[in-house]
Amino acid sequence: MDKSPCNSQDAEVRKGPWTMEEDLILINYINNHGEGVWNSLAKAAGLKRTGKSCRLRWLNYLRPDVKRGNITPEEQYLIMELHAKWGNRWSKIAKHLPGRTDNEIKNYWRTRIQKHIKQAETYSGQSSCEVNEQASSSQMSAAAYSIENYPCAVPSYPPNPDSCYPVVTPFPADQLNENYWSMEDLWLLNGD
DNA sequence: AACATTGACAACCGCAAAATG
DNA sequence: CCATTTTGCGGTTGTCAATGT
Repeated sequence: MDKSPCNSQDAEVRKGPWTMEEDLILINYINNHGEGVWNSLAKAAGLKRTGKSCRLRWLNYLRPDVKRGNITPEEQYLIMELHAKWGNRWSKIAKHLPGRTDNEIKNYWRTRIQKHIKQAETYSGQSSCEVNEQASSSQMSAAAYSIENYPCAVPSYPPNPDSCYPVVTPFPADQLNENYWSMEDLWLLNGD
């Protein structure tokens, strides 16, 4: 990530990681005016970002109700269950996990669950689990894609530490490593 | 200690649906 | 209706940090 995000001659539209200033501007603006048409919001707020970018930033990161880190075993189970039902309907799944965003769930699924399912598949002789990768492309029937097809992947619930399912180690609570600042910081700076 | 690989996540892109004029 | 704009979604990429060799 280029730390000097695209200063290509004030190229109207900025890309890349958001700066703290931009975050503050966005938060402030939305606090004062509420969400609106994102394109005009971006302009009105004086951000050199596309409306799309602002929307994404707000929804996935800045909203006060966004929960971060620590997907709980309950949430994990829910994700798997809903994914088994609906496939890659991330936004739909996200609606059932308050505070979680579709992006977060999608990332979580891809980087953790899917990987572990693959591994489990490999070890277990790849018979019934084969389904997943392609299945996730959403056209798969819910039945064929039901949770039973994750025999080795689905934790008994409540999740059992001994289960073969790789209970995903929650990242450390302080993992706001992100070259980012904590939301608390932002909201504090923002006044209210 | 240096380099390579992997994991995790934020952000971008393209497309389609919905809304608006 | 039709054209244009906006929104929302899912897939993918780029980057940094952590871990392994």
